[in-house]
Amino acid sequence: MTTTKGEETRRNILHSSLAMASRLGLDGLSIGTVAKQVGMSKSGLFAHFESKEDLQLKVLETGVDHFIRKVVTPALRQPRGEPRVRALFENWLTWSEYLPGGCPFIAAAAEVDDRPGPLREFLASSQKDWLGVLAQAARICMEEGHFRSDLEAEQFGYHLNGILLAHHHCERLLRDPEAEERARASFEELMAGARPA
Amino acid sequence: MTTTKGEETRRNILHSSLAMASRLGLDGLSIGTVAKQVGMSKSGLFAHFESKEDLQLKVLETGVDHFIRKVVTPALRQPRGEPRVRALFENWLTWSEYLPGGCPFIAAAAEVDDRPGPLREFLASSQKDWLGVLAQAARICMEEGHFRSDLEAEQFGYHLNGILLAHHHCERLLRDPEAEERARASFEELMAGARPA
DNA sequence: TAGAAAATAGCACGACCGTTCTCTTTCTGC
DNA sequence: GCAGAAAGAGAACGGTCGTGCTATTTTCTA
Repeated sequence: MTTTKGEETRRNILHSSLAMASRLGLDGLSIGTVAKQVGMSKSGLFAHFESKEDLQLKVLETGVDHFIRKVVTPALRQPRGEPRVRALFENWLTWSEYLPGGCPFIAAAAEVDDRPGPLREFLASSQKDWLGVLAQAARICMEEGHFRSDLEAEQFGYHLNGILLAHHHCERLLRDPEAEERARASFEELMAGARPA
Repeated sequence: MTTTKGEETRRNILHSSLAMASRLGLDGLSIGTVAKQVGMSKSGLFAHFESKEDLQLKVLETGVDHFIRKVVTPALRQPRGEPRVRALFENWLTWSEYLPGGCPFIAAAAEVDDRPGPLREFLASSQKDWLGVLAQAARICMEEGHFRSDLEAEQFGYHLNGILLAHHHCERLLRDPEAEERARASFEELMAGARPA
């Protein structure tokens, strides 16, 4: 056995915390409620982290891990160009289905975007990474001739991210059953505008 | 004097609370901190509201008031069709500049979207209203011949809202100085795709 | 299997939370 | 200017918060 007991409970804690954070946000995480959720004492749980902020940061890191495993990595296995962009889009649509509150990053972004600190820094930097992945995928589309050569890849990524945000908004706040359909329509519109004339 | 003293302090409270909520979210509002902000006692402030949730709801209502006054009403004074759509877009971009944390609805949406209750209901319903305003403006564009006649107005509104969400994300979390430029580029793209062939 | 080390529990702390009560101040209509 | 109402202050409540401390139990290692 290579994993020690501590590491295992630690993973348990982070897994439960991520699910809770997706519903209640990072601030909604309280040591007490998380402890109850995983069935241990406050102090026992707290011993795994330096502070509450440390827990929140580790939760975000866990989320990024999941995101990469569920969205980015599978997409990289798709053929270069349009198929890969479509995979990124489709994977994003479903990646957080196992979390009761949808994408935890969107919830966290609203909480930390006005509070300087490590949480904000980490979240902003990983969001930039994500936008970079989208832009890079667009650039590959241009190389492959799937997109017109004068497309602005960064702008494409920005716009695509907006469609994803709108989807989340529409699905989780409005509970619109056509949310996915709408997102796909916007996506196809964006793709159509990106292709060669 | 038609306004009584109570109404005035009440307005003060809501104004301060809205500003605080834009930064810290609705949950970030605590009776104590709000009271300190407006310079009165917790109990004195609390007497104006039935409960904390009541305060939060009134804050949202105040926000909607401001939004309508700053975004919707001025846009309705613009000529029907494309100018009005542009005005809605441009007004949105700047409407929350006076609030230290940007658009309070986006912050609130992330907090309440998984918590059934009056806050969620109110926010969702006013968001639907907003999407309705956008769709209606698109419909008028079709009537005026500014947009193609087979455009899906609801879809246009949804897509435009996504561009606004992306802008907020880009400006407030990423602090990207080109946020506005990017939003405008996406907007023009959307407009171009909506016009007659 | 004994002893060291790691993991967890129990308890207490000061602080702040939303809320309620009573009391005092301030305003307002006659 | 007085009476009555409105507005606000002050203190206290049970709770929960994050975080230490110390003990105890569990796990790993020699």
